[in-house]
Amino acid sequence: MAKTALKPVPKEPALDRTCMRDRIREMLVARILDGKYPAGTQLKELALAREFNVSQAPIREALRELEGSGLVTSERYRGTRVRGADVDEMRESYELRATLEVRAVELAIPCAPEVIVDLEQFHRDMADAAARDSERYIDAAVRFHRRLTEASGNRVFVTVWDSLHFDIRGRIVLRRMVARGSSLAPQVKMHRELLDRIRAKDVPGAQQMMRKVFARVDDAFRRH
Amino acid sequence: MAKTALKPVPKEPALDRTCMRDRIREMLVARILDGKYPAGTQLKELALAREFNVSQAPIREALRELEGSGLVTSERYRGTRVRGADVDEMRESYELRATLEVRAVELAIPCAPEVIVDLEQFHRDMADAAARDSERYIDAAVRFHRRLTEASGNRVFVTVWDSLHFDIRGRIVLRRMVARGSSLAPQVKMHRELLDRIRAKDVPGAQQMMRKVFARVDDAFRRH
DNA sequence: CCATGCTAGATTATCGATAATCGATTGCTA
DNA sequence: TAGCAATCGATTATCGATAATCTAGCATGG
Repeated sequence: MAKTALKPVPKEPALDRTCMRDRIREMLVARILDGKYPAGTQLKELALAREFNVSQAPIREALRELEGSGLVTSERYRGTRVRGADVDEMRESYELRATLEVRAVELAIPCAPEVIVDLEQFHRDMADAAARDSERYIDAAVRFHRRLTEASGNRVFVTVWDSLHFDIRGRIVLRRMVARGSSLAPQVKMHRELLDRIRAKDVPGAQQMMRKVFARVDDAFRRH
Repeated sequence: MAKTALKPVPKEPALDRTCMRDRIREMLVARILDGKYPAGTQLKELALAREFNVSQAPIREALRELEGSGLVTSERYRGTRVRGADVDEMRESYELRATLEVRAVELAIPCAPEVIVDLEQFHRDMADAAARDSERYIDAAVRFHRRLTEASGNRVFVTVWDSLHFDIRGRIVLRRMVARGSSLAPQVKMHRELLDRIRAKDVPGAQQMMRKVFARVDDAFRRH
């Protein structure tokens, strides 16, 4: 309730190059991301306005942007709520992601060595965190896959990838897998093989391994 | 300049179930779509507000929604402009679309007969319009591909497909092809074969044909 | 007891006005 | 005349207040 929030530009009217609406939007995204606003939470405009020491207008605009990008939904005179993905939509999102990344890995294979270096680093992070810290694991995994998508050289791939908020969804999937007692070790191993085949420039092999990775994720969904 | 626009809710304050912001957004989308606002057009808030007989606020919110969905961009204190896709981004969008639809056709093949019926209808429209009315051709082609994407059963596919605004981009590509003197007849023929293979439930054949369709589109881009 | 209508409180939608910022122009100086 | 700063008009960003609408709870009548 207190002003944990962004400062209301107390003195310096210049120097801060971002407008309220942008800062508020990022604040809201962050809170949705870290679970502070779970799915279904109503985002009340005046309450947020009071908290951030701004008027209703920039709050509304931030919400409209989030609505456009699909993170929240709003209904006339009934407010704006954090959009929760049901299991079906989650599976469908991952179906799309799998399709996208199978193609991305093909485009990325003739890639520069620094991509491999990055992927190696992220894979080390994954392996390191797998047994001990599942939140750190998912961070590394998200970075791995996003980097690979970037390496495709197709910016629209990346935009779409980002717009589906796998950074958020990933956590949900992961918790589901962990809760079911699934070990992350097989995932680490599969990513190792994926990376080896990328380095060997083995396109069909890498694509097949990518499919295997996502098949395992889909298993986590199928088992309710 | 005059009020060709939506009525400002003259009397009946009830009965219209959509808010200003939604009507304004749809109005703006329509104008972008039909070329009334070409890429780069600055959308001035007060001017639009005057035209629509509303205040600045609902205009801004409509713009923020469009920004979230990527149709316009805005820069602090410099206004909002219609986003124009450069050729590179266009190619990348179609790369994504091809990837998506190659997968969609695979998912759609065990589809209900009514899907085939729809596709047949749209293909007839394409064939009918190909030689005479390229705008009608593109309408039919867009419907054909969107219907096929729907038939995949994956709603996220459709959402992403829609979000990339191929209904708009398609027109641009088409004009490019027509301007280069390309006949649409080969496209019609390829779609005919695609449809035949879908009906024959020949997944690899249909996928291959889909790739051919998009390869031809990419040609139109490659030739500047 | 149930259905219907009404009121109060909460919340969103819109307004009109003001502040902040930008781009171009003008006028001054050397 | 080139450079530069002050200024002006246009435009966006934000504000505070008001109108419209929703929900829940209560009252009323059958």
